[in-house]
Amino acid sequence: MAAEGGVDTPDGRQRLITTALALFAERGFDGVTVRDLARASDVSIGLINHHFGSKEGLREAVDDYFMAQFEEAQQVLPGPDDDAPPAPLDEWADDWINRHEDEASALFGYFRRALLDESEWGAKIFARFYAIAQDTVTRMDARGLIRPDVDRLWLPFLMVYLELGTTLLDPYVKRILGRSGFDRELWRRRHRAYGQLLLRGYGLPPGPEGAD
Amino acid sequence: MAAEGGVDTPDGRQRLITTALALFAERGFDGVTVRDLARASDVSIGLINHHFGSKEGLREAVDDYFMAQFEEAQQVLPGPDDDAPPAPLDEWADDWINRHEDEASALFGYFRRALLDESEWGAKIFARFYAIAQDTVTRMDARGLIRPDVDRLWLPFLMVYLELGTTLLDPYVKRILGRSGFDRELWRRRHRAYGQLLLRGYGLPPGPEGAD
DNA sequence: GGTTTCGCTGAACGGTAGTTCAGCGCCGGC
DNA sequence: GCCGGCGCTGAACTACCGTTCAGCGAAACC
Repeated sequence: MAAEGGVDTPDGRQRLITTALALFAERGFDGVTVRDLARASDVSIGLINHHFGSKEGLREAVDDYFMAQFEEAQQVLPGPDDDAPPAPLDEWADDWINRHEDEASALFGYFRRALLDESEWGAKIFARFYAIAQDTVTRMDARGLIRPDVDRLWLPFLMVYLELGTTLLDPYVKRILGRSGFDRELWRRRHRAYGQLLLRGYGLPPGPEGAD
Repeated sequence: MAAEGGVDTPDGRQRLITTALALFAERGFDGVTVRDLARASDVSIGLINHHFGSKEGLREAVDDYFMAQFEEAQQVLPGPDDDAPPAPLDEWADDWINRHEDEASALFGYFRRALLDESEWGAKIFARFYAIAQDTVTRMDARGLIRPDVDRLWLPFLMVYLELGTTLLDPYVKRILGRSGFDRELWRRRHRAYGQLLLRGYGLPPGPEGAD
């Protein structure tokens, strides 16, 4: 009785969730009508309320689906014993993108919108990212890997900003660079730039003072 | 004949623009009805279309108003001859916030939505921020202030991420810290943390190798 | 002071949104 | 083969959205 609904059965219900995720990501919740959703999912208008009670109910189902993908992605995270310095957040992201190449763009777009709408679970995800960053800072701090003069309050936030930047602003990055920051090569390169910036900044070493 | 409409006359038209800015920022364009706008501005429903032609027209007027505020803020920017290293973007922002204390929160909220909504002028503003960051990099590079191994492609984007992070994510920062990242003290502190992180990173100087 | 002007009003309107529900067709049990 | 249950349909319904426009009232002008 439990665990019904085959995983590889793209039935109306699941099709609605997947399609809704993509359309909500693209145009926002209010920008998509139930008729759009029904047409794009190749089901009747009535099926949405039949399965989810209302359009809002569908949104919740999509949220749950998104969260499930997100939770699954996080399980790839390195264990708490690993303390490689710069960017533990990026590694699983890279791996996760590999496995969700087709859906990734919709999922990122949806995430973007969730943060915009200040939904409860958007806050949850942000808090999770923050916790990871702060945990990284704490662990590195315990090993004396962070300079004492660095602001411990802001550092984790700045790490999260750098981490989420491409997710939130990729549409604009794309306009400037001509391709997405998630493209394999750019992504890896960003990963390196990000780790290096965090660790050393861009400035010259403080040794020889290059005056004027 | 030109330059009509007194600056200190909070007439219906201007009241509509100011109120709409705040409401759009809070609930989004689609989340606000013309009736909401009329009631909150204490004018009739008809006045919106009378002045702006349509609700969309009001949005454009609000965009223009926002842009005017933004342009005005940018005039405080240090001239092109100043090349103080870390964060020229933050200084005028600080000054600007001083002069717009009451409106600031609405303006930032509106900006947040514009960026996350992918509006045309959101892209314009992003491009502007990017141009400033890139210009800063170019100028500093010319003076040899940036290490050669730093990624010149990503550096300006990462700077923009750090710059816009608090704007985009402040609602969530507020949940964690209990107050807005735009609060005077936090803002200044973030400004310092931001500049320092960019310049030197958080890592120990490469001199004495702290092995293990 | 009468008349024109013009900013402004708000009831009424058409369109479209989300929701409802009577009923259709398919599948399994008797 | 018939019947009952159930997933699903989509025309119809209601509510609310943005928009319209005939007309109001207070200044401005002669």
